[in-house]
Amino acid sequence: MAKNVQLLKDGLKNEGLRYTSQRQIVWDEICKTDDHRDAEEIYFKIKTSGQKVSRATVYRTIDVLVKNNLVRKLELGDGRNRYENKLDSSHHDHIVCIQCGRIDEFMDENIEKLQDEIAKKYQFKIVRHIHQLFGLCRDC
Amino acid sequence: MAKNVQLLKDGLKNEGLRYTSQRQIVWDEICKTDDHRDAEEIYFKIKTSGQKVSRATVYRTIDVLVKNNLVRKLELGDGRNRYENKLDSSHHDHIVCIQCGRIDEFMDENIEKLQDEIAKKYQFKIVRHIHQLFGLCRDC
DNA sequence: TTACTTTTGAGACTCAATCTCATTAAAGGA
DNA sequence: TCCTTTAATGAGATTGAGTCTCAAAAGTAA
Repeated sequence: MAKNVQLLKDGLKNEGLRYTSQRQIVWDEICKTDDHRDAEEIYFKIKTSGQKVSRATVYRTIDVLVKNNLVRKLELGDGRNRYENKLDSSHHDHIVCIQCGRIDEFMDENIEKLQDEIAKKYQFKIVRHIHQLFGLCRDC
Repeated sequence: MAKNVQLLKDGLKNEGLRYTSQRQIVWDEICKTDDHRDAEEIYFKIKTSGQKVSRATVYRTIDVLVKNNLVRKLELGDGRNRYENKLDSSHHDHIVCIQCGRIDEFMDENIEKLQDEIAKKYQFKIVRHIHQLFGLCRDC
């Protein structure tokens, strides 16, 4: 847990931003699980735990964390962005069950390579990518 | 153009929906270009052309067209869905320039195959997928 | 033409996310 | 430690894409 404090402090320092208790609270909450949660869920989780961080600050802090590569933003196209901590997770993409909402992760070196080849062909410099499979999981 | 009328009529009939002038106007507008436009752009294009279709009807009609496989919905994760007609386009994914907004299309059989293999491994039935490369195009 | 049902339009509403601005609190001197 | 400066916060207003409501209009079938 001390590790998380240091990670945040370093990240903020690199950006010339201040270390505040609110930012620590948000970061801690995001580190608590490996779920893919939206900002409102994170906000309410903090709120019901009795800690006081405003909605605006939760949103702003998440943006800071995303920019500093501590948190990954997941755009599932349903109008709510999800977030996951990048504590010890390597790159992966997502499999989303449209029935039960379950989200699994996958990673395929070959797809990544093919992607790079496509970018080369189009003289395109990839900054980020989204690759999501939507459908029915084994339980649905 | 008569082809487009028939396509729409057939699509609507299959769903037990009525053929109306408003639906034709929206479908015509979407067929006019191969751009990837959002609902507001389509709505305003119709509006400024002097034709009268309400915003609600534009949104509702686009949904109908998407469900009937005449139009493809593109979720770029920026809060606005884009739409493209599927008149003569086969399956493809998108390359999006984060600088100038340009959208190119790509298709790779091998990636599709790898995707299917991943789904199999997870005992997952893919209904649709999103694969988008974000970055800088050759001109940016 | 009638009777029935779907579609439309105008504007109210929703919901995630952002913005405003007065207040509070870090951080780095002196 | 106390100041000063400047960034961060909170409460609530605002935005913007999209949806909903419901009375009026227009297809459809007989």
